[in-house]
Amino acid sequence: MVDIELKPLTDRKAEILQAATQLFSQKGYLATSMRDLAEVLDIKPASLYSHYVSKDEMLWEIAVRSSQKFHEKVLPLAEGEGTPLERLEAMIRMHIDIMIENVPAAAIFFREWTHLEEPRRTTYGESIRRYRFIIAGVVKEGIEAGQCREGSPRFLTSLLLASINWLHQWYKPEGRMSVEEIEEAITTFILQGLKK
Amino acid sequence: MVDIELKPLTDRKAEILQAATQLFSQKGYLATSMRDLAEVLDIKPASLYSHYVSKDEMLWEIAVRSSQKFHEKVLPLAEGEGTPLERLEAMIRMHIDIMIENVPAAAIFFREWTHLEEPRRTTYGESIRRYRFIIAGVVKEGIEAGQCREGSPRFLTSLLLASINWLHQWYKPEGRMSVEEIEEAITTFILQGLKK
DNA sequence: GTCTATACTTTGATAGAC
DNA sequence: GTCTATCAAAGTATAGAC
Repeated sequence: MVDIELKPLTDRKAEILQAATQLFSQKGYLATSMRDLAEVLDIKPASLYSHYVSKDEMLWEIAVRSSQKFHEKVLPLAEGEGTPLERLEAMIRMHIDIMIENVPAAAIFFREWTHLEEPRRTTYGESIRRYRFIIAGVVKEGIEAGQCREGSPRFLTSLLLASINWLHQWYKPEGRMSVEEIEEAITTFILQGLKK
Repeated sequence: MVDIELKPLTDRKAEILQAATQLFSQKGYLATSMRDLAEVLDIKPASLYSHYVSKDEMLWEIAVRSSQKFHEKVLPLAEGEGTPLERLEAMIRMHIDIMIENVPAAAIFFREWTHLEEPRRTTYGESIRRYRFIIAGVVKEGIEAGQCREGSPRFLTSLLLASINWLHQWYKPEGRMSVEEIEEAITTFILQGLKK
């Protein structure tokens, strides 16, 4: 996780953040203006600055909160019970669950954070690297245990995450496939792709 | 392909477009200003407008040219010789080859085109849908032939393309893996994931 | 906490000389 | 084909009243 403790949100701040998450995710951070955001919330742009000192701070709040969920719920599974492949499967399923639970926030975790201003961008980038690093560790264990194909753990981890993360630009709650079906299909695809 | 014939580029236009492709790919279309682009080319911003009437037109030129390569080289393989899975493999390998050959342009094909202004955006989106549709057709054949796992062809196609397209934000020519190794690893991953 | 009013900056783009 | 000069619009953000 990012080494920063966030203060709890007031109700109003939470409302604003939710709208911002939606817009940043849908149109992109740069394509979303404070005017756009204000309009959605039915207030004047200047009013937003009573809650957040800058647009960058909003992105930061969203990014960190989104990141926290992934770190807190997925990473502990790396050291759980079972074979490397079993742990990997648990991590993949959890990652998918979190993503589907909050698709817009996941888009920020995956993509929009790159628009953070320094030094936040660097801090956040390192946090994401750590996330990938820990997953790569389990992949490496899988290879060494002879469960996974040979290959660069870092490379395979990118492949693994890419197979999940495109969901943020595809998933619609009203779609034909259920959450369970989606999770099953992606997990199977990845595990088959990794297995020896 | 997009139903538009592009005129051949003059040398100067080609130079400008190459620089624009690089910047749009690296920083993103919205984050790249005409001033940024002019600076890289060591001319004044106004001079750019002697070559392109707008920033949007540049993006359009880049997007269409990038798209053309994929359409022209990948789609014909859908109707070639061999089993569905063999044809799919050929298409995957060709898609990867084109991507690696021109990573910056591929990023526009995959991502930045969404910032095109209407009606170009819609036109381009339909062209991309067609690309996916044809790939999905081969996946469907593979399922019906009993070579691929059961599932939604459209969904599996998204999974397939996602597994390749993340390359644009990862690939560095100076990296440790050779092009052949990368192509092999991705292709194997996808085919194993799809196979029954 | 929201408003009005506005400052300041950056952006895409144009006019016209050379 | 590039330049200088400049514009109009849109962007983020601030000041201060209510």
